[in-house]
Amino acid sequence: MDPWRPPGTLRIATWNVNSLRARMPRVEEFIGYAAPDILCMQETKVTDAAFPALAFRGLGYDHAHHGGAGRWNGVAILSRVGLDQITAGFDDDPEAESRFIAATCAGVRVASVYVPNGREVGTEHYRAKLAWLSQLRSHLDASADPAGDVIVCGDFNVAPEDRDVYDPSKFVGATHVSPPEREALQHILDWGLVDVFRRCQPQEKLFTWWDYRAGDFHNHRGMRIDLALASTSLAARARMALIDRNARKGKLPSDHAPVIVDFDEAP
DNA sequence: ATGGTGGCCCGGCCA
Repeated sequence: MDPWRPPGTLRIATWNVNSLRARMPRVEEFIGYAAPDILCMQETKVTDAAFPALAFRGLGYDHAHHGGAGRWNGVAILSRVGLDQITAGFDDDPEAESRFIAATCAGVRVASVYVPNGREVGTEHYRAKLAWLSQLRSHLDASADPAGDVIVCGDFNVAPEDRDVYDPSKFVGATHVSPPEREALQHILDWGLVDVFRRCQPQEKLFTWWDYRAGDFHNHRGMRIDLALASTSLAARARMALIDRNARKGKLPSDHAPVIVDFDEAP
């Protein structure tokens, strides 16, 4: 028995894979050693037709995928503990650039989200990012119950606090850390969600994303922008959370590392 | 230092 994974564990992971086509060997490798029950992925960059459903089925996973045009974005949920009631996109904006998908797995309402990159503070893209975060909160209000087991996983493109960036002085006036972005994230948390990684790991400078350029990974210049936000009932059952930094190393890595959270199954 | 790398897919765009 894996001592890190006793019976009664529900393991949920989230990973911005930055192209499923380019990353499939690393994703299969990750599933092999991490064995998540549920894996949320972002930036699949494939159409629904090109989604490698058979390969995942062979590994024991059902899937829900929102791929849109395929070239950009794309979000997915893999599950080996059931997958029902799939909703793709927001009701008032079903396309929304293929950035939201939700399904119910093992009694947990699971969402995989890819928040738009704001590029620079004050730009049209920045305003679209804030608007999207507001839409996410409205969608939760309309579609889910914070008293139930809910988890919203994905690439939020927001570092919640200064301890989530390698050097706060380098981020003054920058996107990912601006007060309006952090307030928009807080408004989502206020719906009734807890940053589960932070519930388990208080240390500073634990990152999930590092720029490919300038040796940022090896120089520890990163940010924690990939989050797992769980409702209070689910967060109370969190046993362990980690960032799989090894997945950022080696051959053809994504620029993001997976986040893994283990929960005690519902009683 | 406005660079650097890597994904899309072949000329820039996006991160």
